[in-house]
Amino acid sequence: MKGTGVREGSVEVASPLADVPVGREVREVRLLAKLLDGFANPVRLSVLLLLAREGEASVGKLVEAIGVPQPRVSDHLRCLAWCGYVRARREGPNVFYSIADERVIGVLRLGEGILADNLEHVEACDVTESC
Amino acid sequence: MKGTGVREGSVEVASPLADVPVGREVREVRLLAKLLDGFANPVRLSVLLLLAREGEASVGKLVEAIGVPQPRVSDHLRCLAWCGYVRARREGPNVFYSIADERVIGVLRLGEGILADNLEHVEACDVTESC
DNA sequence: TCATCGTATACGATTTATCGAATATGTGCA
DNA sequence: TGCACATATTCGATAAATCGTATACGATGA
Repeated sequence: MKGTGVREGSVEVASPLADVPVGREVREVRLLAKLLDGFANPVRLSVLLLLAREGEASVGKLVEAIGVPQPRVSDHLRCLAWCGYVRARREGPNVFYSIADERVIGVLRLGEGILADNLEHVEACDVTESC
Repeated sequence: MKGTGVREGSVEVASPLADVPVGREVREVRLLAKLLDGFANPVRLSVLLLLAREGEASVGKLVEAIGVPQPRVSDHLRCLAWCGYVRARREGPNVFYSIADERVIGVLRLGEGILADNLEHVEACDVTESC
């Protein structure tokens, strides 16, 4: 049972030190959610899928392939690098990115598998915007 | 794969990624991003982690364990069920949820591994809110 | 039927992510 | 040094997810 003082709502956000019993776990869950949020955006996901396929690509190449403004790709790349998903390698004026963690590819594969088996549901969910 | 024909007049909303070179794949990327968004929220993630650990739990049990209002848990459960992550089983007045796809557990494991190896970065990212 | 418990849905309000556009940094070369 | 190219950063506006509160639904038993 969790009869401790941590109740819903107000505490969670403004918690400087997470030394409360459940606190540490809550903190880790929040971090894990934030980490996995890296997969939850079309641009970031496109980058990851492309890098998983091509092995390595410059920012310009990614911009060309995905078709969104360069600053946006660059911004999302910063997140992905920050969380350890991708690594950057400078070569002259270009910066080449590649998958830094094989487990990222594992997540992509699992996700694709789940999607394939639930395509109708997810599509419906997307259309009705109920999620 | 689904059928080759992308129907004209289907629900292709105005999206930056909508009419991009990669074209047909874009839709699937958007769906995959939406699917993986299931992992990108603390409440949903808590539910998944609890179910992965306990095997099965009623809504009330989840509410008690997570410590957020019941309607919120229920709402997130709907999303998770909709995407095929969890399954519901009614037993009298209670509804018991459980993981419906083993691959969900795979994603959780991979995510935990990545987080463990990048904890400092992700924490810093979280603090500065730069992501 | 009514009351009760467990669960689900609706909806306005708030927070958060994402975006576009302008601009800064950084590298290589004339 | 100055210019051209590739990439990164900033910031206000917009769109979206999340939340809290109220309420509706469904099953059980008196």
